[in-house]
Amino acid sequence: MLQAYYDNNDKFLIAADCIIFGFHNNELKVLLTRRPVEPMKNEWSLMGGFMEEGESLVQAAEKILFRYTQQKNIYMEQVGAYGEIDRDAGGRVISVAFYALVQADKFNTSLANKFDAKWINVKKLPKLVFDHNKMVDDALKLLQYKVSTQPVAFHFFNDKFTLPALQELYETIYQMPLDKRNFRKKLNNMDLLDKLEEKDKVNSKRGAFYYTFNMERYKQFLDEGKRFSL
Amino acid sequence: MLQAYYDNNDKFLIAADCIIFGFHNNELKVLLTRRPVEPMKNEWSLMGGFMEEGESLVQAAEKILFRYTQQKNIYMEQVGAYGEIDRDAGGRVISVAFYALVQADKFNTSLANKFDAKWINVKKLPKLVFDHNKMVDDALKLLQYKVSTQPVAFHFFNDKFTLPALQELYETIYQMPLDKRNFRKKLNNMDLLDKLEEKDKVNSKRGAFYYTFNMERYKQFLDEGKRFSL
DNA sequence: GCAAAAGTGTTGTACTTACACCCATGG
DNA sequence: CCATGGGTGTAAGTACAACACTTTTGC
Repeated sequence: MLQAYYDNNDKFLIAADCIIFGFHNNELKVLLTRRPVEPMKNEWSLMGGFMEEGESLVQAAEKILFRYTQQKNIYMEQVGAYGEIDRDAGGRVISVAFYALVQADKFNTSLANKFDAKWINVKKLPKLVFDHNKMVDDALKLLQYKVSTQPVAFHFFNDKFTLPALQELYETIYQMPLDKRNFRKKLNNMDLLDKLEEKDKVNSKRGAFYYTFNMERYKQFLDEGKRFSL
Repeated sequence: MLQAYYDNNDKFLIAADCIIFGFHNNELKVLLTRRPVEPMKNEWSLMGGFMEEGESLVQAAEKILFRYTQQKNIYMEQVGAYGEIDRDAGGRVISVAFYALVQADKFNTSLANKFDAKWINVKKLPKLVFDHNKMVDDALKLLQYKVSTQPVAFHFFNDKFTLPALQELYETIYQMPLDKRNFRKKLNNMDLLDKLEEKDKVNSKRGAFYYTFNMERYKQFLDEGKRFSL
């Protein structure tokens, strides 16, 4: 009778779809692929895959992320579940979307070729299959809120970063220009960054100092009741 | 081959769980029930139910809401999907949580008796089954953000409301006291409420004026690029 | 020596906070 | 007439927005 209660109900395919964000050449990009199966074969699509018996939702998403990036411990957050009846032309599928922040420079191109994957500027997205455009929109809104209130944007960088690069990143996420002095003032007031001796001389002759995010200082900062804000 | 791609994958039970918020006696409450089936029978639980073939996620949630409240057109928002492997002791179930804002005074008690349902103060929740406590926490955080940036709190009222009641509502949602004059100043500046002639004389001898939310004015307000904030 | 990006402070404005007294009425 | 909750304004402090010039260095 116990089993009956559970088993007399309908079951569904569940997919995890990943909005993989990367920051490259001063642009916020999403990793897209050409859908490998019918229907909509060869149309632009997010990275996705079905969830299996033995895994949690989070594990299913991590599986997809690893398949397409070969990276582990990627920062990831759930966007939500998408369950309209006809959302997937191939059958009844409930998708749970996750966004992930990856270091686009760590990304290797042979992998990209294998999966027919491309980094595409968020502002210039093509029409994607099913409701994937809505997923990206929702993910971007969530990301905007998140980076403004928590220090997660640093996951886009390989530990160190320059202030001009950080500002460019925030500008592309917010899709608006920011005032250089005001931006730096806020960072200065929070006092969460460590300035390195080293400079990045790629983007300018003068060179910009590298910084790192100080996690211990951030924990104290939270304990003191302060709030991250950018 | 097309069908094979879809059908060779695992399928799952999907449940919709509803965090039904209501405002009653100046307290923010959640409608809870005694779980009617094993396992965990008779433990406190959110209102939930399985999703069926012919319905969308939203429709599944609306079905649950209607079953327990007999109301339609309830304001509802998705909180997220919960997919840990052992989250439900009765079997593998993926739950999608929704919160809903209902007018607790419209609620009839015979219905409550039928389903063994009770309104319980959010600050005094008992231990709920599975991960339902986490769902309520997540829903409450979302609700706090939502009512601070969008005029959704008005759904708790049956169209008209007094300013003292509105303030009490915000105080219980935020779980902090607010300054009466500052609260009213913000409302005044946004100019989105219409003052009625009528007074509520139940809560005081002098009586407090009723107000209604003016939706047309709010649309203009948005068109002018303004943002709701409380 | 000049082009190109990095770095640096001040001032006015808008918003947020803190705060205390009178009013209306039912009992 | 008094107890109870409803209603009102101002001043100080804080956060935000706007703004322009000097520095460094590779070419």
